[in-house]
Amino acid sequence: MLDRHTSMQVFVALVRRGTFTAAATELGISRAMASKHIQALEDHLGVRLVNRTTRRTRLTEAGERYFEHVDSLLAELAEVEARLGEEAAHVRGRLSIAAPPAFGAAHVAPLLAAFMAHYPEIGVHLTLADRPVDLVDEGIDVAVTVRELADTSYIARYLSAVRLIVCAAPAYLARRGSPRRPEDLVAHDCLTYAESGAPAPVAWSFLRAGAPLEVRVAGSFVSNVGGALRSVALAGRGITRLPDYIVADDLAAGRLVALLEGCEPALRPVHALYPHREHMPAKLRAFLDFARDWFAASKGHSGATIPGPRHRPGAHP
Amino acid sequence: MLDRHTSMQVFVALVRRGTFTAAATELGISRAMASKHIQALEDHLGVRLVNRTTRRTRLTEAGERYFEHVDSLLAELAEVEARLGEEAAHVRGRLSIAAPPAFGAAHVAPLLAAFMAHYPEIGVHLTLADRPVDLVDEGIDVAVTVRELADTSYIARYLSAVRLIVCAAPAYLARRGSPRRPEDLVAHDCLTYAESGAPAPVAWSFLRAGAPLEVRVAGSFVSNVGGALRSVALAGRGITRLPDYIVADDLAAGRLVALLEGCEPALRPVHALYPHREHMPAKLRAFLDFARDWFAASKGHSGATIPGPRHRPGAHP
DNA sequence: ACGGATTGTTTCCTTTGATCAAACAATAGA
DNA sequence: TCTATTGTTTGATCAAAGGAAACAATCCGT
Repeated sequence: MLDRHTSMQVFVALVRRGTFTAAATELGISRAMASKHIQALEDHLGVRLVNRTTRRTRLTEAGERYFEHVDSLLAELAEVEARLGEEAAHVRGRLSIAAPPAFGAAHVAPLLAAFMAHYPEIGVHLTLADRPVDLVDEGIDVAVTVRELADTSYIARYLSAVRLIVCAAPAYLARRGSPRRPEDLVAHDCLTYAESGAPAPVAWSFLRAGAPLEVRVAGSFVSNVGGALRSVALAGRGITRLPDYIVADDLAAGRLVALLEGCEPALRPVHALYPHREHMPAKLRAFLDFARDWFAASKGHSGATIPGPRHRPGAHP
Repeated sequence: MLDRHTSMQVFVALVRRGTFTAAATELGISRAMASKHIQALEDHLGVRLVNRTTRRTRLTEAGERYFEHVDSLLAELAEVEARLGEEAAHVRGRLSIAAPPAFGAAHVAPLLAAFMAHYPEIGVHLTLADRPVDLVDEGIDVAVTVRELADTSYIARYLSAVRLIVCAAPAYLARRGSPRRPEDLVAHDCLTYAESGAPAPVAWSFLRAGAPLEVRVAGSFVSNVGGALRSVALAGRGITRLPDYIVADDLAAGRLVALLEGCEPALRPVHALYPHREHMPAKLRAFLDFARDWFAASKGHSGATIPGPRHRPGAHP
């Protein structure tokens, strides 16, 4: 079956121009196809739309009525599509974004403030949550994660990395002593980060003299919320490892003490996750680029070194 | 390229039902095609319309805007098409019809009066003209002709036949005498009917003892208008041959005298001519049937015998 | 925990039909 | 009568519409 939309276009062009030949050239098709399109339309409707001889064309009564409606409908559709494309090209609309609470408050919110200032027509909906979000299910355009990439079908874009700081409260260190080397951690009560249901043994990684070093640590408290680990650490219950943006104030105030500073600490990557690669909305592309530049510019400022992407995932595996 | 109208239907069904599978079954296509249709639509628009995983589908911002418009547009188009088909099925609207003046006034007008009484929603535009009409050019639905069929691209439908009466004024007959046999006409001044530009020698045909007989007649007056022939005949200028409906009153009043009544006179067929056979409007089909029945019912009344179609033309030759 | 069921997508293959050039038919004008 | 232009038909070609089946991801039941 011939494309009905094209057939309607041919019909409108035919009415406007008056001849099949003119309509065909206007649409860049052959006379033969113009003829067939009109026939197909008439067959579909079961109604003769235009009487024609080799020299004249004249709308039937039904054709006049049909043209009246179809012309405006076609124009309206074209306008809708044009506006849709135009809107899609503009950075505009509401960007829905998810992030972990602490990182979101410390870094994403300022980023978004600058983003909105740069794109006045952008609105933002920031969801802070300590759980993995289903982008499609919750209608979220992009999620910022601060963790090793799980096996996911989303597209990940590396943005930055945060430094993890091993630290504990002075009270704990007074009671249990301070670890000198990473290996000493196995004898300590380590407050670790893990999703519920994750395998129990957790490894903290370091660099000593340029060589990677993994230490399996354990302890009496595990949580998936950085703030909870901080609270327990502040209470002197153990040694924890948290991103610098969570414990920066505590370190400055002496409530927590950084440990093992001679060893290069592990870095945790920051990624933007978005659900698909094709037909990305302009607002999303703009945000990704803006975020990349933002984090690149704030390298020294945040204190985190950025060694480059830890993962460069391909498309859906 | 996939049919865009179908793609839009798939999109609307997808939004309504929530899953590709449901949308596909609703439209009677496979899941694979539903998926491809949405992809084609997104490619055409350059915009992601719906985010989807294997378990969830969710409209994007652009998709919501698009649905808003496309849904109503599609519904409107469907309604227009439905109404068009419905109107086409109803006998309704304006029937534009052309006929020769005398026959039109005598027979077509009463026929149309009955036709309009039978179909209250029908309006009629009757054009009486003594010239061949271009149906398409002048936007005429059907023309009634009382003549041998010319070589035409129109479709002809036999309706009836009118009897031709050879007659003259008493004054002429007193001066020149009455023909006894058809052959006698060659010696008379015959007032003949012909289109301008038609070949000069005109033949009048008769039946004598069941055998066809053609007589080449000539005279001093030729016209394409029956009323003109009648006037000249009434003035006693010659013998003419006219349809009964033109001369009936004159014969009854004695102003004209019928001649050669022993010979079966020629019949002139009455046809309805319309421009095409496909997708005939209901009003036209209704008129053709109504006219057939009308003339069939008035056989004996009009006095004309109806031997059946003289011509049963095929489609465009 | 682990199949089974169901989702959307992709692949592969067949067949349809969209397409145009060229021939054809009809008509207007020279 | 010839030429130019119209809409239509025909013939042949090739892109792509279409579905079955395999695939990948996920939920749901036991």
